[in-house]
Amino acid sequence: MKAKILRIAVPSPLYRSFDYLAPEEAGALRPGMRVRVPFGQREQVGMLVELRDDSPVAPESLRPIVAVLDSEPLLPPDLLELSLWAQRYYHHPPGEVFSTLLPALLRQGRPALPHSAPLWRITPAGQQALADDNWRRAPRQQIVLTCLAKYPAGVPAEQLKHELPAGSDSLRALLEKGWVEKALDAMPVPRTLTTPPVLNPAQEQAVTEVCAALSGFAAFLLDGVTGSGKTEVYLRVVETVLNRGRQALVIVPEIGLTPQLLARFESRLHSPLAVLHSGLGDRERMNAWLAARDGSIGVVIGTRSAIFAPLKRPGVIIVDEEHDPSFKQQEGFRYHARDLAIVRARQLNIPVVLGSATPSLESLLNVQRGRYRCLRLPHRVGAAVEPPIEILDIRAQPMNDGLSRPLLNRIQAQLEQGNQVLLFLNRRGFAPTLICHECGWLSECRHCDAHLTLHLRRRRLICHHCGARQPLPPACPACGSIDLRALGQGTERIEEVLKQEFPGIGLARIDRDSTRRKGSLQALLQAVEKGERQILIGTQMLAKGHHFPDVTLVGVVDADQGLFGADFRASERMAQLLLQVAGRAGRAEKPGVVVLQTHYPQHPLLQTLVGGGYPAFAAAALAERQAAQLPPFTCQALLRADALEPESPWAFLTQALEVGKELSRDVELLGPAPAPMERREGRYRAQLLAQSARRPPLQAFLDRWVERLTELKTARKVRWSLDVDPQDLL
DNA sequence: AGCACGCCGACT
DNA sequence: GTCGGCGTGCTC
Repeated sequence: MKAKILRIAVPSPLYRSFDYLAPEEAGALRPGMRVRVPFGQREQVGMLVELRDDSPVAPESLRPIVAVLDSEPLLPPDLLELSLWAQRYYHHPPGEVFSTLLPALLRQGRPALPHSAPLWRITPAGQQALADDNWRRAPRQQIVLTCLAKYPAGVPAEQLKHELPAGSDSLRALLEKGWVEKALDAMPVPRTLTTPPVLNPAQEQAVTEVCAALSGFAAFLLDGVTGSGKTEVYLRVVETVLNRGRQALVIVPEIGLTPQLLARFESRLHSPLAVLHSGLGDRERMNAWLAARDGSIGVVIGTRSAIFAPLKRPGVIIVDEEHDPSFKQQEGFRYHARDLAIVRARQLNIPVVLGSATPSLESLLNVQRGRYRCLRLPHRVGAAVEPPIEILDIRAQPMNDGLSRPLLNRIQAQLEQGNQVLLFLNRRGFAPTLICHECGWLSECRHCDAHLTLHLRRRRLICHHCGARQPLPPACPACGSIDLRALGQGTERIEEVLKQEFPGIGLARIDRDSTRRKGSLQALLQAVEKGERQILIGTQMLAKGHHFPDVTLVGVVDADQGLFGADFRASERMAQLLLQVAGRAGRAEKPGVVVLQTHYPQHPLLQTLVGGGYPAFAAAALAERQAAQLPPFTCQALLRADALEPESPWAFLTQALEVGKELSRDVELLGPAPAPMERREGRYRAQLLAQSARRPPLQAFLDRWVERLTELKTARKVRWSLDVDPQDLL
């Protein structure tokens, strides 16, 4: 019997799909195609997920679809399957899952065609003419041609208008002579590839093992200290995959997608490369997505959402810095790109490589349990050694706005030897609070349970949680005293101290504030590289991606920050961040050292890190997690709720608890509890944690729980969401 | 989420 | 008398 029913995921927050009647000529319909459907009073673009013979819905309620938007499935079968898996696993509405994974233009129903702006390009004849011709009679044309000659791949018409005064007449003339052409696709520029370095034995081993496994699913953890040459391993694997006519998908953290990394891939691989990240325009994103789908590019490199990039001939998936928290989406469809990478690789029957210097405890446990194969790169490339970590006890030490005398002395010593110094402080602004010395008033945010950060440079108080800003009060709003003082340290303040301590020394502050303008980060990094700046001060922006070979001293201004976090993952994050920062420094001839300022020199976390490095820390942390029955030894899902009134989340979560208690004995429900910052952006937040020793009972529980939750009357008064495998309980 | 329907307050 | 507030219900 011919299928008459179309099951369609419609963009909406509803936890189900909808059935529609197929048009008469339904022969060409296949899952993965987009359709336009009537939905309530309006029309929506939906995704066809299944063709069926019947529907549980009464026939008279079924409406026919309006139009079929694709002649071929937009989503390849594997992506459709991955989406369906993710919907079930993360318990998210089907329509929203498809919405998040499609580029905006395709989501809106635009045709799946590369939508390129026309390009102007110089022709070989034009090149010739530029060299030969006597240009006295057509100076305009010469300018245009000279400009185009700089971009052999072509210049978008828009951009050309900006760069030239009024060129349309000249362009027309040049076009007639055949010296320029109008094209739709950028011409691949032949690249001169750099010679690959010689691999060390550990790299060789890693490359060999992965390449031997290219014909089926296998998961690898590439556990290599910073500077051990993980990227080189990726490059060799990608190269092999490309040589076999397959494509590679490379996922990197948000801050990890640097121009340097791209340049490195481009300078080593012949194949064209597509980039997918949040900064892309709608058109660029769609073009990259479609190019990956039709197989015209060999490598897709992108951030979290690139895990959903369609691939025509998938060959390998690589996740760099797999421990990075930015792989977990923190709102809406809360998927984890690293975890989906594993699922996708298994579905595609291809290998996946997770790389990190500080692997997540989840991945380390998977190695222990034999699910992942571990490839170790234990040494830095060349003769470079890992910098030792020293604990600097600052109890009772004289402090100069956050910097102890001993640390300042060591900075001085390094500067005198012509070396660079890096100071890490994960707090931007001048000071985290403004306090009245007279009455104790503190600057607090009106919308959040948080202090307003003092930004002296911008003369503002800013909330780092909701972005609210206000001018500096001239006097205490409570008592009128003018004795307002900065409490605590931020990067701005450290910069000021250093200016006074080391007059004439070049400083580079690198945080979100100092790099707001486009290109300013690049400019700062270049100044550091050239040696124009000797001291770097920065937040975790500094911890990723960049290496500073002339830095011989890394100072962690406040190592106490991460020691007593509210979240059980705080220490893992802290250890990863510290080692990441430590890894920025030194090279063979100039070994570095890392100094941690702390009031708790005996703290076990610091002692373990100093004594045994990350492996020792990870072993201890895993043992603790097991003893406390926490992830990765248990699985969790967090039900969050927020509302403008404080009572609504409680009413909802209390009901959710009642309902949940009846559903399963294998799932433990903890809460409801206020979120660690109860009020945020003007909303009151609370949460309820579901925990189970095993995954299947939790999943079964969540299936039924979500169904019941949508029916609760109290649910209407809150915004609620379910976070499967929450990364932080904030 | 949207959007409609429906039932009570202050305006031309 | 109506315009419009947002509570409730529904989307194949």
